[in-house]
Amino acid sequence: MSRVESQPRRGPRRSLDVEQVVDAAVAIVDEGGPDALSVRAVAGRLGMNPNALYTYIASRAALERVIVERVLGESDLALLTGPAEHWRQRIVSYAHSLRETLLTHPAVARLLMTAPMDGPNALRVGEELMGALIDAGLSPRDAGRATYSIIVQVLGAVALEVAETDGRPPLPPEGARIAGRRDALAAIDHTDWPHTAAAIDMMAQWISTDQFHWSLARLLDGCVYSLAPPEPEPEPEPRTPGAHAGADQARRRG
Amino acid sequence: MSRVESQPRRGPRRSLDVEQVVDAAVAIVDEGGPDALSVRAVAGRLGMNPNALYTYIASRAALERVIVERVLGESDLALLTGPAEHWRQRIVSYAHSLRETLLTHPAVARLLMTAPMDGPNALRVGEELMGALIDAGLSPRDAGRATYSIIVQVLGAVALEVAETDGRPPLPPEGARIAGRRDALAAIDHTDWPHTAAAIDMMAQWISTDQFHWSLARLLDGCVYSLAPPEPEPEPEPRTPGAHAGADQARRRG
DNA sequence: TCCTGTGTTGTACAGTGTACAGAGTGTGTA
DNA sequence: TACACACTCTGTACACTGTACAACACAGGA
Repeated sequence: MSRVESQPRRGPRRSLDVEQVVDAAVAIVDEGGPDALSVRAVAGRLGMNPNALYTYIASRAALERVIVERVLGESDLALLTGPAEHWRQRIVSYAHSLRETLLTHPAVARLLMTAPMDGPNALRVGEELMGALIDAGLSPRDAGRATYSIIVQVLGAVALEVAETDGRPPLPPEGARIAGRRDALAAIDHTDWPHTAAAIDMMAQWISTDQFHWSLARLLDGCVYSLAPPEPEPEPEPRTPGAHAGADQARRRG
Repeated sequence: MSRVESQPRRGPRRSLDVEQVVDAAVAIVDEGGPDALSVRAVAGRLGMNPNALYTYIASRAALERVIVERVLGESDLALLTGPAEHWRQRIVSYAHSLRETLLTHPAVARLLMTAPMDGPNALRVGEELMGALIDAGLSPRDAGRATYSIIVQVLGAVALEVAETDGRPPLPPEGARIAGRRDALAAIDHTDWPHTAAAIDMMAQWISTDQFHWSLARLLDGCVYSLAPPEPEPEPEPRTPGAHAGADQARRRG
C-alpha cells in the first residue's frame, strides 16, 4: 500500500504491480459480474499465465480481499473526517457515499461479507467513525460499540440489496428493483401473512435509499439516546429522490 | 414445503424427497465447511449421479437458497410469536436464537447475504417481527421499516462474525475468537490510528454476544424513540456470559 | 565470476457445474 | 388392455476452475 519502492530484489524485475492486478480484477467484475472473476481471467487480461499471478497474490481468496479493500478505498472518506460539518451529517453523508460506491461495484459488494475486513482502508473507516462518535459526546466505549453497529447496518443493507440482483453492473435503477420486489410480494398467498399483505408497498421499498437512511437514522438516534439534549438537526438525507416525505414521522419528541 | 403429497406424477417414483437433498447438503457443510459443498458431494452422499440432483434442484445456486431457508426454519420462531412476553423481550430473544442457530451452521451463515431471501421462512420472520413492532405501538409503516432495520442488523452481524472464521463447524468459542481479534489488532501500527489503538480491547469484542445485544438494543431504542413513555423494562440479554456488566450504561434517561 | 533468490512459463491434476442423449418406469388416456 | 407420454435416473462429456510442480530466465550480492 504505502511501500512505493522497497529494497531492490534479486532476480528479474516484476513486470507488474499489485495494484495493476487489482485494477484488472475490479475491471473484470465490473464488466462481467461476480461469476466472471477467476484467476485465469485476471491473468489473461494482464497477458500472463495464471500461475504468474501467484507472485502477487497468495490465493484466490486473497485476491477477493484486496478487491474489497480497493473499493472500500474508493468511498469518500473526507465526508467523514471533515471537521466543519456536524458529526451526524458527516456519518450520514459518508454512509451514503459508501453505499453509492458499493452499488457501482455490485459484484464487489457481494464479496463484502464473506471475508474478514482487516485491511487498512477498513481500519481507517472504523477509526474515523469512532472519531465522529466521540465528537458526538459518546464515551470511547460506546463510540466503539456504535461504530460497529453502524458498520453492520450499512454493509448489511448494501449486501442484502445486492443479493437480490445478479451482481452484474450496472444494476437496474432503484425504482425498477423496487417494482420487481413488489411484483414478487404480490404473488404470495396473503391469507397467512396479514402484516406482510398489508405492507407490500412498504416492503418493496426495503432496498430503497429512503429505507437505508431511515435505518441509519434510527440507529444513530438509539446510540445518542442517553445524551442530553437530543439535538434537533434537520436529518440531511442527501440526494434522496424525495419520495415518501413522511419518512421521518417518528422523530424524537423534543 | 407444505405440499405433502401433490397430484400423482407420471413416470417412476422419485427415490428421494427434496427435504432429503437439503438434509444431505446441510450435513455436508456442517461436516466439511463451506468449501465442501458441491453438487457432486450431495449426490454422492445420496448415492446418485450428480445429474440426478437436478431433478430436485434447479441449480447449485438454488441449492444454496434452500439450505438457507432450511436453517432459517431451525430458529425458534415461537420466541417471537409468544403473546405472553413483552414485545421487546420477544424480539431480543428471537434475535438471540437466530444468531445461535446460524452460528451452529457457520457455513450456512456465509451464504446468507449472497442470495435473495424470499422463501417462506424468511417471509415468516418478517411477518412476525412486524407483528411484534405493531404491538410496540409503531405505525404499520414504521413497523415495516423497523423490521428491515432489525433484519439487516441481525443478519449483518452474524455474517460479519462468521466471515472472520473459516466457516468450518464447530466455531472456536467466542472468547478464543475475541482473543484472536485482539492479537491481530495489537499488531497494527498505532501511530496513525489513535482511536483504534485506544479501543483495541473494545474492538476485539465487536463479534461478541454482548455487542450483538447492544447494537440491537440501540436500534430498538431508536425505533421507539418517538413513542411515549419510553418503557423502562430491564433489557433481558438472555444467556449472556455476564462479562461487561456495564453494557447498558448508556440507557434512556427517563 | 558464480551463487542464489526471484519472476515467469508450460504442463498437469483433481475437481467443478451442468448439458446431452438414452434407458427404464409408471400413469393417464385411447 | 394397450399405447404414448412424462418423468427419473444413468453414463458420458465439455469447458472451466484453483493451484502444485518442474524448469528456465534474469539480476543483485559475494
